[in-house]
Amino acid sequence: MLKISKKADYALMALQHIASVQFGDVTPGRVVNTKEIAEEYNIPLELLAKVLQVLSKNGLIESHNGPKGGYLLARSARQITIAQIIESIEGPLAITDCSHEKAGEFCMQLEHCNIRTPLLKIQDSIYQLLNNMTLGDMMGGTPLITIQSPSAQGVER
Amino acid sequence: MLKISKKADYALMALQHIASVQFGDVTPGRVVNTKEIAEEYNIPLELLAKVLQVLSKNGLIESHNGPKGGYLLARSARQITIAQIIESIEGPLAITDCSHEKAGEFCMQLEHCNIRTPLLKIQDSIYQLLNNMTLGDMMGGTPLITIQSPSAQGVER
DNA sequence: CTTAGTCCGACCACATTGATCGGAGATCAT
DNA sequence: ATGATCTCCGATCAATGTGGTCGGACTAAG
Repeated sequence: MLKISKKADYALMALQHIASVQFGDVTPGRVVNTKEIAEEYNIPLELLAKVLQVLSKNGLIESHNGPKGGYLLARSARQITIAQIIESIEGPLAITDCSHEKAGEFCMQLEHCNIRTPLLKIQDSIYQLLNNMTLGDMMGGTPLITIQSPSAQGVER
Repeated sequence: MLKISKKADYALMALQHIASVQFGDVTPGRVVNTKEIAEEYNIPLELLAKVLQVLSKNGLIESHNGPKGGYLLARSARQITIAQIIESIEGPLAITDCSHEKAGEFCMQLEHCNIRTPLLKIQDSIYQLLNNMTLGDMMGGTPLITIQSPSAQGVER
């Protein structure tokens, strides 16, 4: 199914929200705390907190402690790619077990077969795909319009 | 991590093996049984048997029962795509939970957020990637396809 | 008819993920 | 300075899904 985890989902939602607040027209530069995001999107508070922890530890967002504290994007929304977000939560992208290890040590089945090379090629293509789309692209370029109009985006098929 | 399951891995290995036997120079047209594949690649026999069951039920391979029986590709190696193989084992490609369901029914968090549309776009791109590569390509005959990136980018990495 | 082989269902154990709880440290308001 | 929030971070628990196994029924060759 090639599913991405719910934590990564939450991370994407949270970052998108922070970005739209920070660069929006209403209250630009405002910090956003965990509770606000959790209530807005019906995400379990503690789980979201942990996700945001990881994101800040990996340098995607900055945390400000104490009352009136919260989170801020560490850099521009166009400098944060989807790949960075997902890998920050789920670890390095690995489509198959023997992606990063030396095959032959851990993977007895792959020593005789040649599906490894094409799989790595596919993995690399997926990585490029995720690394070429940024948070800024996800927001549609313009400040938070949250409509889903199928005509707005030309989905190539 | 976006990992594909081991079953799907086994399916790819098995199909690649069957294809190389069937269209190879040594014994073209020979049927291949489960045991042969399992021993060749160190795959648990029973598990591989179940994988091949599913593949045959989904019309990717033909099963011949009884002694001297085994499996045969149902069509040419160039007519079988990686996407078909993986989806045959793991079900339809769904990068996120609300890919095929109607959002708002199952997914309370996504009703307010706009990460759904870009995620579906990414999913579609991945599907194209997997559907443009065939078993024949995996056997090293032809160079691999070139990936096409989604519309918006321009990020240095 | 016997036998070797495949087909097919149900079944179990482990790992990962999703989710929760409790406490410590830091900062702002009073 | 003190208290009250709020973030930070560790450990912990439950559930879903995956990897792997077992036993029986059916089929075709000898």
